Amino acid sequence: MDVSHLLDGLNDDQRQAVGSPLGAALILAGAGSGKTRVLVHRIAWLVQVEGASPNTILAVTFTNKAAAEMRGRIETLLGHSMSMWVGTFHGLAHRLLRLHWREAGLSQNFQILDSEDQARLMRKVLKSLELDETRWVPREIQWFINAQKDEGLRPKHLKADDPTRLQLIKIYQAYEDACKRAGVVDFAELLLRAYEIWRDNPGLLEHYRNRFAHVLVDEFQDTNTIQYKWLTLLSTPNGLPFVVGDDDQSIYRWRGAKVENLQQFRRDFPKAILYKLEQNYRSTGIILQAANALIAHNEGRLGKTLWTSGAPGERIKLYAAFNERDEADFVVNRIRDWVAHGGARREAAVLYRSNAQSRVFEEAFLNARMPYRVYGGLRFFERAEIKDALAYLRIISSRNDDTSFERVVNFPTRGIGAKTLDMLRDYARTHAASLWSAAEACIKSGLTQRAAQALQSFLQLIEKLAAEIKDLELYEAVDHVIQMCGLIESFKKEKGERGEARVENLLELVSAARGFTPEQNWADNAGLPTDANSPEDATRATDVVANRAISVPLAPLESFLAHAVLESGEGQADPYADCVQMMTLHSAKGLEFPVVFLAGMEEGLFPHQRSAADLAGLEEERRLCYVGTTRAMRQLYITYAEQRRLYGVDNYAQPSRFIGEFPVDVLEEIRPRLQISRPLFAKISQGGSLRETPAPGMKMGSRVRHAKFGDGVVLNFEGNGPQARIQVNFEGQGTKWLMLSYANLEVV
DNA sequence: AAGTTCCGAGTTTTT
DNA sequence: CTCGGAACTT
Repeated sequence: MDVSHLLDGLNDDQRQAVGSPLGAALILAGAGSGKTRVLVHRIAWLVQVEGASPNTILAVTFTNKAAAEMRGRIETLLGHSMSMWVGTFHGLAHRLLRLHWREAGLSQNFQILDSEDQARLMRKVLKSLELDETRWVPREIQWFINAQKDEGLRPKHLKADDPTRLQLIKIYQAYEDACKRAGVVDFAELLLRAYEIWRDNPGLLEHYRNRFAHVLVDEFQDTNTIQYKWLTLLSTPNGLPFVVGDDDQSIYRWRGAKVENLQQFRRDFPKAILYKLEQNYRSTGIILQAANALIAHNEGRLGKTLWTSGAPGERIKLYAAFNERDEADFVVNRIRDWVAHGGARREAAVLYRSNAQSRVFEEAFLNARMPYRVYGGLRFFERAEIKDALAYLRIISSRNDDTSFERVVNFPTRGIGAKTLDMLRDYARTHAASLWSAAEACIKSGLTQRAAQALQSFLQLIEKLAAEIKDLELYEAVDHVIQMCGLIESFKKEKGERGEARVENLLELVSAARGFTPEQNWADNAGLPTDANSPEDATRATDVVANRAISVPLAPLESFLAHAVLESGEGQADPYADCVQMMTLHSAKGLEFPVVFLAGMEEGLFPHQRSAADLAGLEEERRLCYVGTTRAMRQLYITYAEQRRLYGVDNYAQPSRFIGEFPVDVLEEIRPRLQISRPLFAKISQGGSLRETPAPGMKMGSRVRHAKFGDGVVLNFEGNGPQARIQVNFEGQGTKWLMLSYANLEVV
């Protein structure tokens, strides 16, 4: 077979990687170096050159978008992607758990919690433990538990060194019990359990090791501990993992990602061949020069220098705005120019560190009548009314789902108040039962007639709906439920456009159900040769495994529900409209734009105060800046505001140290403040102050003396005139905000 | 059970 | 400042 097209149009490094001999390989792929291309071509290579059967291939990504793109490109190249497992970690883990729910100790119709559901359940658990929510903050505990699961740790693995930790472990255990009772798993649990069933069932593991000879992983630097363990469990000792990543683009440490996994991989697979993709096809020479210089400030990199055969292009424009509104106006005007010169709005992107910054830009775009799109809002399946409707469907599908029960038992209101619910919760807790069965029991005794009747009507409603939709098509079932459960009437009563929009969204849910074809979800992938259907697998698989696999087919409703949680849908606005793009730096990863604005480049904001405390945090911020820089294809603007109103108060910050880490000659100041290329410029990266402050003689970093608190260092100012306040870090006393006019500070 | 006010927190985000 | 949740009224 002629396979030359598989290598056509690839550069030497890419070819080497694509045609790498069978065995472990690590591809260090810089930004814009064509990593997805390599991954996709490698898969085609495995099939067409190495003769690998497509169903021995497992390709793993982090986002649904990446998975869909990869699948699409494989299909373009091979004509099909059938029988390959291509998906996200979570999607694949889910698929395994559906196949092997018994080994996983789950109920067959287990449901998945998204983070909001998880937070609700957490609050419920804390309440049932009668813990003070101000001391045991639900969000923090949720974070703690997820972090443990990301590390592969169950409550029993944790050591209680002190009372606080002991309590945390107890809560973790209680939360697990609650999940089990309700038949639900959270996102982290999907991964952990998928790992555990392999770890604890040698036969099962053996089956999958035989089945997936070829494991390919995208964005490897983002894997957390449990994902890494899951992958290596599968790949050891005969697997041929082919992993692609970039240590310089690791920006998810805060949610458990371990860049070290790249290094660990080299230790665990010493024979792995290392390839580096350093030729960049995206940005101009100057942008790459800037990015290279910036990231060189990080320590312990694997090392990589981007280069291009293209032109150097224009210098990076640096704009010192007077304040955040001036910054936004500047961006608007520059995009106007871009459009006036024939550019499209969608080619311009405004990137910022935190979502709060988007507001001012939105106002400016609105003012200028310039269409824009903000990424990262609420997704379709996360909207309240959609979750309400899904909760009805979920409780129909699984009566024990307490989270859904609580959500809709009295919504729309049907006279079931707090007292009744308290009783149910109490009964459920003491009898280790679900709220549904508690309701059944309490109706018989223990409730007032009126409450019992109200509750009864709810139970009957659910049973009735369940019976009625039994033989309906999925979309008819969804339609029937939203019509009959009372949500629509309730939203219609809501005043204003809000209610209307909600009704529309509910109807949209029906169309989503109608458009939900088997191709979109894993249950159909199960329609591809399942383990038991495929003769070669059946002979290898243990009987246990093969028999289980037959029991896969998941009812359409259940698979739709899983789809809704795992793939929460696009945000608003249609992606084809010609809109200016606005998003956080995090969500910009993987994208590219001809014109990029990196806004809010100020100390405290970027690098963010809360991340800059330790070196690891600061380096991650720097990688984030690197990611932002490398999004730009032709033009890059960097802006900062000398004064910024944040949370209602004025703040004065220094320009970000990252500005000072770019080479002097790649920058061009539009409103000269920093006097780039003069010695003064060097001060930026050392934290020197270059602007006036409300306190004459004092500036950022000055040493000051206070009569009571002693000596300290000036950290920040806010406000003007008599309202001006100053933030000082006093030695041994910590950081304090003082009214400048009363503090009587003395410069030391 | 619905409507009010008050308080506190406010990086980053996928699944 | 601005949102969301909790605690308070009505």
